[in-house]
Amino acid sequence: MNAHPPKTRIQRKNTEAILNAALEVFSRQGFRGSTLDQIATEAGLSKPNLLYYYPSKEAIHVTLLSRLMDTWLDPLREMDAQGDPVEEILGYVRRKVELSRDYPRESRLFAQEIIQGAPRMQAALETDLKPLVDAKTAIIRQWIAQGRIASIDPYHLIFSIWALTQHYADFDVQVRAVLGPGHDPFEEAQGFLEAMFRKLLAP
Amino acid sequence: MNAHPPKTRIQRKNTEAILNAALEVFSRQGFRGSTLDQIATEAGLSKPNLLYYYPSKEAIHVTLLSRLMDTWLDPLREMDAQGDPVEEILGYVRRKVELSRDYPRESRLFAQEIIQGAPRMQAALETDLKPLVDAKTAIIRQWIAQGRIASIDPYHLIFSIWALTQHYADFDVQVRAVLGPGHDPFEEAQGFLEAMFRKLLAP
DNA sequence: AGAAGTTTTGACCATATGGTCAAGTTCACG
DNA sequence: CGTGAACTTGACCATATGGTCAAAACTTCT
Repeated sequence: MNAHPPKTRIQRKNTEAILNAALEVFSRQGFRGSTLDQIATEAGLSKPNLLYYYPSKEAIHVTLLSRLMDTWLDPLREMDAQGDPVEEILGYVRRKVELSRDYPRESRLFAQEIIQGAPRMQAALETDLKPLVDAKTAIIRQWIAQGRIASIDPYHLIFSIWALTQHYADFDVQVRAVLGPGHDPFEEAQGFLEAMFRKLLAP
Repeated sequence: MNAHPPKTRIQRKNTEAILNAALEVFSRQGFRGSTLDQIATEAGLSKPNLLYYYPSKEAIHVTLLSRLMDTWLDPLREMDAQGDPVEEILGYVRRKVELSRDYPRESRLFAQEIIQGAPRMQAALETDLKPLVDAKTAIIRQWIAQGRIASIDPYHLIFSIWALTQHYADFDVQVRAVLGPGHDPFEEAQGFLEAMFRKLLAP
């Protein structure tokens, strides 16, 4: 869809600044809640300058979302049919927790897009996400058939990993409000989820 | 906070229509993404008429959110220290899945508010949510001490229930895109989550 | 019926916002 | 260092949007 990798040094620097600023603003206020002025200010540019690099607000959003999809799927791609089943799945959980911890803005951007019906990602869900998940569920089903992990619906297993890991990024304020001060939610989540899935997957 | 229960028949009918319309629109497009005209049209009223009942767009949003909080907490309130631990927790899970299935708009409204940092709910999180969760985690801790369920962090147990159940409402389009046609996500979630938590909680 | 409320609305306003443009400034490079 | 290309911006525009208001229409009650 989007081609043209930036040519000049300035282009590279500014498109980078714009995307980073837009991620910051969009993830906090949603697409419609964000203004070009906010993004421009955050990026240290003027609004017309911003529009010199991206033709429209929507173009920035689309660029962010399409970059995001890959980052988001990579941890699942790494799940290897040849590895130890429990460790492979736990590794996926761990990588997803790290993603939530290190890229909460991306997680929230993605969440808001999906919650609002994925108006700009429907296609990617069908063409990128579904085939990958189908491939990985096949592997999980195999592991189950071999008796190497407990019998469990592979689709809902993956949903549960998504739900549990992304929750800590997306609902961060709620988690912190409930836990009170003196907690590191992501640290605790890592241990909790490892124990949880280990128990769940034990044959 | 909000007083004045509607007096006349017309008032009752119209405030009801407005709140329902606003829920529909806000949950689909977010607060900033929704316009008073959209809400008015959805409610079958003119915009000035809408503003005759609520002083501002924000007032409608706040009213929705504060009503929502109670509905959202009720299933947790029902968790009874006297009941059978596993059945009490599973009952909570079941009620939350039903809530997601029957009130997905409410779930999405809530999710968007939290993701955006809970600008209008911070207070409620501290004053309503946290005390209730603290009370219920104490009960769970007791059950664990009595050896009636497996040892598990009660806070994260509750987070996991929230994450897993609300995921099916909030990420509905993603879940359906991955599963493909011919699935009833909520039906399947009910069975999956019951099995999951039963296994997890077994002492 | 008719007075006294209650409800509804067309017309209007101020501001915010996405986007344009022509002119100016800076940069890369021969 | 000069020139063409790349970059930047102040001023501006059209539209969308939250909100106001005074007058009209409708209800209710006696």
